[in-house]
Formats: sequence, C-alpha cells, structure tokens
Amino acid sequence: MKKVTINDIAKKLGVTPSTISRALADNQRVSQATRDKVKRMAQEMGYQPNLMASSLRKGKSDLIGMIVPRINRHFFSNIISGVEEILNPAGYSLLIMQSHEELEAEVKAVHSLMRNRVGGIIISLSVETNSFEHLQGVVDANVPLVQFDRVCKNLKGPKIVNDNITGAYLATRHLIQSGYKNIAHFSGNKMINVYGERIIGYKKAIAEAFGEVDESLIMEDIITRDSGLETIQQVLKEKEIDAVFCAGDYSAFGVFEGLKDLKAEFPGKFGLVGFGNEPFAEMLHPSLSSIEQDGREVGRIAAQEMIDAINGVLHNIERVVPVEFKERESSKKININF
Amino acid sequence: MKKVTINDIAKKLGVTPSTISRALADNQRVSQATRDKVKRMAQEMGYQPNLMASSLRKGKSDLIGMIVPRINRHFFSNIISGVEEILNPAGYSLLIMQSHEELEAEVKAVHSLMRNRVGGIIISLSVETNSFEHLQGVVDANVPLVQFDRVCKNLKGPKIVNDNITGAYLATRHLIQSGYKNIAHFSGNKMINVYGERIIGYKKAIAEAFGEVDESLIMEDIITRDSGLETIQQVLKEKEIDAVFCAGDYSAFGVFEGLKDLKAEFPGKFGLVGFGNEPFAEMLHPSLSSIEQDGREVGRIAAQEMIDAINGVLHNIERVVPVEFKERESSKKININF
DNA sequence: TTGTAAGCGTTATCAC
DNA sequence: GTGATAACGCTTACAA
Repeated sequence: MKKVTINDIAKKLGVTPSTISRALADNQRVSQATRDKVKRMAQEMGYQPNLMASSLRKGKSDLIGMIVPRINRHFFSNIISGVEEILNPAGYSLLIMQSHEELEAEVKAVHSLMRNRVGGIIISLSVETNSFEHLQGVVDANVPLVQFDRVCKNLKGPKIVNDNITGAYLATRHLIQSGYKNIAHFSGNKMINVYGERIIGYKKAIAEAFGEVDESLIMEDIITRDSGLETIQQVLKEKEIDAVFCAGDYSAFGVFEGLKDLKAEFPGKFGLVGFGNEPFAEMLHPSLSSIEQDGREVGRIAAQEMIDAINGVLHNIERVVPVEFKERESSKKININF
Repeated sequence: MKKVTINDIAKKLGVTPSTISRALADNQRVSQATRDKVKRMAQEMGYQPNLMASSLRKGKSDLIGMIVPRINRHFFSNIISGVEEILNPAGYSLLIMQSHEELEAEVKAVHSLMRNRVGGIIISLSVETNSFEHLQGVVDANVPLVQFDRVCKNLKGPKIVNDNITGAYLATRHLIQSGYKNIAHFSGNKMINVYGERIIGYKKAIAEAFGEVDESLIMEDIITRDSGLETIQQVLKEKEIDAVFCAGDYSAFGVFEGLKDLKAEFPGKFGLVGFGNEPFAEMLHPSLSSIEQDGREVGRIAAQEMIDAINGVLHNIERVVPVEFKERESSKKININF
C-alpha cells in the first residue's frame, strides 16, 4: 500500500498541491469550503503528512533530541515525562538517547541528533563529561541547547537545576537537629555542579552548628550502591562518625546495607539521609529520609524553555527548582536512653 | 553558522555533488584518491549528513519508533537499553513515546511515529488496548511492527514475550513447596496475554498439587500498589488464605504493606511472591521473591527482529524469553512451630 | 482564492 | 571514474 501524498489528494480533487498544503495548514487565503473539502478527503484517504519532507523544506524540525545519563533513574524518567507533557501537545516528538555516563557515548549521541536535524537538544551531562566541544558545536550551529540537572555553566542557554544547596543544607541540618554530631558526607565528583553544590549546603549547615567543618569527613566519588557499602565499612573502622548524608539514594542504600551488616543500632545511634527520593527510599525498613527533586517540574520547565528558544527567545538563565526534605525513619532522633 | 552540505564540499573540491555523495558512501566507482580527499574535506568542514534529506530521497528512515506504557518501569527501561544496544551501532536512532497505559495516547503515538516516517515500530501494548486498527494500519503501510511483552497475537510480525506460564508456575510451585496451602493469585486483566498466561501457570501448579483450582482465589485487575493493598485487606477478612502470588511487583508491594499493617506473621505464616523483580524487591524487609524477566534480552531480540524486518525478512513468530525465579525471604518455609 | 515554479539536501539513473 | 539531471514530498514567493 503506497503512502498518500498531497499530490494524490490534489489530483482527486482537481486542484493543485499548493492548495492542499495551504488548506491543511488552515491558511486563510483558501476558502473555508475548499479547506473543509480537502480535510475531509485527506481523512478519507488516510493521509499522514510526511514530516521529513516538511521539515526539510521548512528548515526546521519537530524532533527534539534528549540525552540523559540513564533512562532507568527515577529522576530522569520523571523528567522525560515532564518534557513529553509539554512537548507532545505542542507537536514535537522526542528522540531520546542515553550516555550511560560516558563522554564518548554522549558525543556520539549529540552527533547523531545533529545528523537527524533535531530542532533542539535537551541534555543532562554524563559524570565523565569534562570537555564541551560537542555541545559548543550545537550552540554554534544555532540549535537551541537546554541543560538540566548536571550542567556546564560556560555554555550559553537555559539551565534548569534543583536547589541542591538548600536540599543538602536541610538534610544536614535535620541530622544535626536529631542529635547527630559527627556527620560525614558521601559525595560525587565535586567538579560536577550538583555534587559541588551539595557539599556547599552540607558545609553551611555544619558550620552553622559546630563552627568549623572537618574536611576529612567529606568523601568524593561515592555515588553507587557498591561504593557506598565499601566506604561505610571502611570509614567506621577509622573514624568516629554517627551519621552520613549521601549525595544520592543509591550510595545511601549501600550505606544502609553496610549498617545492617554491621548490626549497627540504626536508626537510633546512627543517622542516614539520601538525595533524590527514589521510589525504594520509602519502602526500606527503616525508611530512608531523602530529598525529593521534582523531576516532572524540571522537565516541564526545560520543555518550555526549549519551545521559547525555538521561537527565538533563548533565555541565558539558570532556573532553580525547589526541593523538599522527606523526613523518614533513617534519620530519627538519636537514642539517648542507653 | 550555516550547515555544510555536500554542495559546499563539491564546490570547494571542484567536483559535483554526486561525486561527494558517492565518495561518502564508499562507492567503488569513485577512485580511492577522491574518496580520501572528500572524506578529509568533509571532516575538516564539519560536515554532518542531513538524514532527513537522505531518508526522503531513499524512501527509508533510520528512525525507529518505540512505544512503551511507561518509561519508568524497570522492565521497560531495560528493554529500551537492550534495543539501543543493538540499534544504535547499526545506525538507527530511537523515537520513544509513552502510552501511559492509555489507548488514546497509544493511537496518537502511532500516528505521530508514522508521520515522522519511522522505519519501523517496536511496541508493548497499553493495558487499555482492545482495538487494533492503529496497529493494523502500520502493518498495512508496510512498516515493520515488532511487538513485545503485551502483544496482540492477531497482528502479523515478530512477538517477543517472556515465558509467563513457566514463571507463574515456578512462583506458585515454590509457595506450595514452602508449605502454603491456600494461595490466592492477584492478576491483571486476563484478556491481556501476560496476565492470562500467568493465570495458566498458577493454575497448572495448583492443579498439580491439590487436584482442583478454586477460581474464587483468582482476582483480576490488581496491578497497582493501591489495589494490592486494598484487596489484601478485604480478602483477609473474607477468605482463609495464607499466601499470594501477584502478577506484578507493585501490587505485591501493596500486599506487603497490608500484611505489615495487619501485623500478620510474614513470612512464616504468610507467603508472598511478585513478578518482574523490580529493584526494590530485594531491598524490602523481608525481601520479596519474584520472577526476573530479562528485559535487556527481550530488547536485544526485538531490535534484531526489527533489523531483519527492515531488511525484508519479517518473521511471523513468537519468541519466548526464559525467566528466572528469585527466591527470597517473603516466600520462605511456613512456620510450623507454633 | 488559486496556480506556478523553485528549492530544501540527498541519491539514483543515465550519460560520457 | 565523474557529471548532469531528476526526483523524494512538501512549502512559499510570486503571479494571475
């Protein structure tokens, strides 16, 4: 079965393709009568416009590229849903690629999207990303680039981020208020904005309460479950700590497992807070306190910024989305009756 | 900065666009020397082929559409990764859409993909999908359709499914072997292949052990956490059951919560098994026994079938991917010392 | 209000 | 081994 084109409709109706094109686009310059006639016929013949041809001619595409480190992170899949929520009704479709946290894959993804002539790219950088030529190329090609979560401040364009500083501050302050005194922070690579900012929030709360910050309690590059588990086992042998604020829920779960293995009195003598509020956080026993990042909202804003940028209004700003502290059992008040 | 085209390269090199096109495609009929020269120049000028133009001309696209009910289900995001693993290296990109379990959204997604002239569609049906014209249209348009997980057997083309019958059989048999006697099954809509098959596996195990099946112990349309919770609360008031096999991990988690609320002796006096092995299953306490479906493998096979179909070899078969029972605490042996 | 014709960037089919 | 030309399906000045 061959695809129906506007030429087929034109022949059937005894008019020219241009009239069909205009009629389908609801162009005022074609009479209401023909517009109706054309639309009815198009429907009847099962016409589906060829968006490739249309995009080629118009020089703009309704495909938006999206690159995330991993699609199976709750936070990222929520963002995708938020983006779709705005972009699909506006007539855009999403070309989604994963970088799997690797720079090389990210570069390939960018090139692939550019070859497909996407109308714009929405991206959260991989943890490995320390060079930015591939993204500078996007900007130089005048393709709107919207960044979110893990962003590079040196690239022009909208950046949507969570309020990491406040989130980390709230998490740490809560541990302090619960009576914990020696609070370690398991972070990621501090050169990455999200982790750097969480460290700032952590330090702020600690300094506020205790005056000075013990830098040796801040440990970097701990974002996986395995590294969380290994690190807590190691640290408990060497240091006197009674709580950990993790920059992610997966590493927090590693700590959680370590504490259970060691039969630590947890919670009660040991406090734990994560970041990200993955679905499993509330399912654990004890349930894991965490910072909820509103991924849908981040996605919606990113999508709106993309639409604005496509329409010629590129905001070179950073939009900060609030976060919320979810208080659960893992960080409850220290047990003083011993 | 304007986009570089083959015409630009052609002018620069003093040859015609056709030569450039051929050279870049490694056509034997152009000399090795010019091929090298052209490629070097293309590289230097930062040429990125316009795939829209290419697809339009060739009448085939390197975009593959993919429709899943929800992107944030572990199973589905794994499948997406598996599909990417095969499709990206082969030069295809994925246009991903979510149906959010709604027929209307699914129909829209199909049309959107068709308008974008994707080279094929890989889909898992929404729970609501009970009419299939939108998919028949895909088949009629000669666009390869590969189905996975929730499939419609009446549509031609490859179908990749998990071995639901065996999975359900293993889960139920395990509960029986652990000493549970009155095992209910919380299922989905039995008209959907995956749920229908799980019911068959459940019945097979029950019949094998006890001779007859009490149909009133099979409850349909329980696939969410909330419905799992509500149903177990209700059922425990009315019936004498000591175990549940759930057709999904989310409903199993609802049951899990219900049992905890009721302070049931669980596990020990009550057994529970889920399906899907979501990441949280092993994180629960007690950990949830479940059936592991190898999503990556399902995705890889679906992608391979798609590539075959694009190359003209459309297999009208159902490929069954094995599952694995993950034995954990929630289904451990019944507590007989009371 | 509608028609004409050119062109978006490729590639396939002829030629030479 | 390379060039000329038409065509994929659509949109848009410019005419009429």
